[in-house]
Amino acid sequence: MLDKTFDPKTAEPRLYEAWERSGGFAPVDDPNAEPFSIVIPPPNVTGSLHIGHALNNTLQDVLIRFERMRGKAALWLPGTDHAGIATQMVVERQLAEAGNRSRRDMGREEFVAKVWEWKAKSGGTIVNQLRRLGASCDWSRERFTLDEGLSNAVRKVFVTLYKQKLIYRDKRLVNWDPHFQTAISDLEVEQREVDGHYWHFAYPLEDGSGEIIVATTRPETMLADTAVAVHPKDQRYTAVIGKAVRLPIVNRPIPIIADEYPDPEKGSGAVKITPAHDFNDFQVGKRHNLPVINILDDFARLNDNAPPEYRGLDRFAARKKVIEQFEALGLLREVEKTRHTVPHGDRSGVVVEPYLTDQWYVAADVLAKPAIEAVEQGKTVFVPKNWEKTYFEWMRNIQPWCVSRQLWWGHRIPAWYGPDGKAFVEETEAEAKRQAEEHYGRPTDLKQDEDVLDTWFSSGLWPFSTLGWPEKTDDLARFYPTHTLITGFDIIFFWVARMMMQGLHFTGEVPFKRVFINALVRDATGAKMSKSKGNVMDPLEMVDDYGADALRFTLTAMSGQARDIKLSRQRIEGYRNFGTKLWTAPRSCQINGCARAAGFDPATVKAPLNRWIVGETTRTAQSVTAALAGCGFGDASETLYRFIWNQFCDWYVEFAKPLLTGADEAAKAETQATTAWALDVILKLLHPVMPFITEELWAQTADLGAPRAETGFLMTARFPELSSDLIDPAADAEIALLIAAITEGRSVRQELNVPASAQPALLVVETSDAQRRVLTENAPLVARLLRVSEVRFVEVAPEGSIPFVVEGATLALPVAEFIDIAAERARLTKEVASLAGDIAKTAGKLANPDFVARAPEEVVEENRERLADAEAAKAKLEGALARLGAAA
RNA sequence: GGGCGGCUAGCUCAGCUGGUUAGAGCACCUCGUUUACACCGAGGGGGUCGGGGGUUCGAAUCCCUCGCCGCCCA
Repeated sequence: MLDKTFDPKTAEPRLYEAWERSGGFAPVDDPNAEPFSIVIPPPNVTGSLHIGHALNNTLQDVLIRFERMRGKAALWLPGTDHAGIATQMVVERQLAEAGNRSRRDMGREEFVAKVWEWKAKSGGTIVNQLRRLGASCDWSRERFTLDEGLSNAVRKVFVTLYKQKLIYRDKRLVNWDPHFQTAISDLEVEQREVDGHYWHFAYPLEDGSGEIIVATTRPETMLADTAVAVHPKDQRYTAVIGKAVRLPIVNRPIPIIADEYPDPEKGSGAVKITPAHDFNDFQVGKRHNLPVINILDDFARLNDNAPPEYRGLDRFAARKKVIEQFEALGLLREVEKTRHTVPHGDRSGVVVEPYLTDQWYVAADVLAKPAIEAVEQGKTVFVPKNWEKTYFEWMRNIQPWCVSRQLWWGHRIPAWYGPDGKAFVEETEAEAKRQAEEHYGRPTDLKQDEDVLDTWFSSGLWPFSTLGWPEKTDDLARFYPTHTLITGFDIIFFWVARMMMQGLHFTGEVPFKRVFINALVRDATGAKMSKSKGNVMDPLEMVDDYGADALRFTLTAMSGQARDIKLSRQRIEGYRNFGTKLWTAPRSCQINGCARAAGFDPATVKAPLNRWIVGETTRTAQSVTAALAGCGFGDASETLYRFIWNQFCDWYVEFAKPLLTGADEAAKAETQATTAWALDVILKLLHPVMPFITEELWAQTADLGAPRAETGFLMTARFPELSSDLIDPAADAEIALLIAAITEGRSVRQELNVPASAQPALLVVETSDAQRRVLTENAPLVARLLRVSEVRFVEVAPEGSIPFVVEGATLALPVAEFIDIAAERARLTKEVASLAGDIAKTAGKLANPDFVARAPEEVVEENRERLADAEAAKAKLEGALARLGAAA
């Protein structure tokens, strides 16, 4: 006999280990099996599993388990991302805490060695946490973005793009993070709205004829101004265009230029132009050939281009000093409060500077074109589809992608420079040297580029680099393009778009046929989970408390498309209870001798009850299959929940008891076999979502009756495929009548406070012949579930019996001695009122000639039937009400 | 400023290719230890589907508009 409850704590690790050891996570070898592949969104190697990972990976696992059970060669390829900035940050912090020398003191080689050391020790954390969730990844194929194969792919891609002139070096303004002293891409910049000020400064005209007012939120940049711009049509300034102002503090004359950029409606209409420290001003400067004066260093301190008293000052200290000086000079005209957006580094959190440096860029606009077309043509589809709009929007306005980072942890850029600065971009240093020798005519020392690549550069290759590209491997041929990518919308730009661009460019094929965008997990109040808010829910704690299956079911059930998921413990607890419900059902079946019968065929069962459950099981299997095939995770889990709890447990198992304990041996045997069959189907259907508990039940019921055709793990058993021929509408109708009669009867009993221990007869007053037959044949079942002594057919309901109407049949309970007339009157009055409301509504519809004329015939007919039924029922209950009045 | 999503029972959500009496879980109230399950069973109360307008025989569902709330991009 099964234990009373399932114990996830002991069973989950045991089952996972057994699965992993069996090799069942790897795709089957069968060359005829259709390949189905998913690559994991590689979590940062520094990461630990948060609830978002739990959701994302649960859905991937549900899908991969489903397709594996459908007989496909299912590959879920796992791995981690080296996460340049994040990892460097973590290790630097740890070194500092341990009192080590700083990264700079240590030097590049030693520091990078330390990071690898850290990775070897702590880098496996998240991967092991995925195991606790039940993730059936093929760990034998696990990859890391910095491992050798992937690094080869990165170099190959970089060199190829360079030679195709799609990667180039350029000097322009980048987003500079002064905390990490590196460039970052546009996407890594977070625009934050903050309170600030507009400082209105007066710049005196060079000829002494007056002044011009400019306003800025960043006073310190005035030290690098090289012009003042006004709109050419702004009549206030027509006269001064071409003149100069003398820049205060710096004491340098700068021109007043005419440009479309200033908005005459805003402020004074005149704008200071600082090409080196503002993206818009940089463009203006280009148009007018203005000098570009950079006054900052890598740490955003003022450099030697600033007046001597400013040199070495932090940018914010310099701001303060500039304002003070303007005030002292009498040139500060106004200080206006404002709210404006300020760019911050998403990792460092510090204000990012537009900063003029040499960086490597990818011509993303060229790569984007085929990536846009592929989605337009449906080669890759987004689910839900509306995310395509987001994708298109960004891709159609894509900017050059800055891919170099001034970090040490990452793929070092394969560019080597000669003494004259000429770059040799090759896959190996040896090849670069060879090229250099050819170029210079003699062996020449080269110096490799110090920078590394943006982490997303290598992640963008993930779907094919992990499969062995650029080698022509079997895996690549078999599993690329991958089938489905499951990820969050927050990385559509960072990752999905880049994979599309690089995948198409280097393999000629889309990297995945379908992208499922999963929701964002929030706390129970809808706030984004964050450490600082202290509202993070640790998935591992949930696994500890409720088991992985409960968490998985919760996440699956709540993964409605494009929605936030507000997660609460209560919900997880509810699904833990569902697991227990499932666990205990086979105990009931065992008690009653249910066991698999050799050669059982669900098509041949005779008893309506069994025909009904076979049909319902079939419907469920079909609907779950369709849902999962289309990433309808929520639908699939809801269907399973309802079927298992509300049909199988609530009705079938209860209905089966009289048959299982009755005298009809044939019916008994059939029911025992059907129950066992249905249970096995249920375990299979539920397995992708709740793998642990179903696998354990599968094992524990293995020797119940005839051996299963399938040996081994449930994980690799075949997902049910059941034909609609198994659905029998006649059986459905019979069971529906029984359910309705019992439900109504119970309702009557409880509303009238008939004691649970009382066992009156159920009187059948008026029925069709078919209904009469069903009620006769199932009398023991009705008696048991409605707690009545017998089912008796009578001509008229006796005085004081309580009538109720079910599907046109009139039934009654002779419980006069228990009831309170007032309660019964109230019940009948309520019923009659409800029917009257329905009648009024339906009759109204039918009285409308337009409705009868225009609505489809079946809808009209349905309404006619409803009206007739309701009127009949109402008449019967009104009769009862009248008799009650007479009796009282 | 542009775009997307949401607003349905006290809470969290489903329903939204228009057509039974708008559903579920949790919470709440009542009853119940009947041979799987109290992590349970049975019954019940609770919603003018954000406001307004329109299309239609018929709107939670389609269209317009307004109002909040959230997110993304500039």
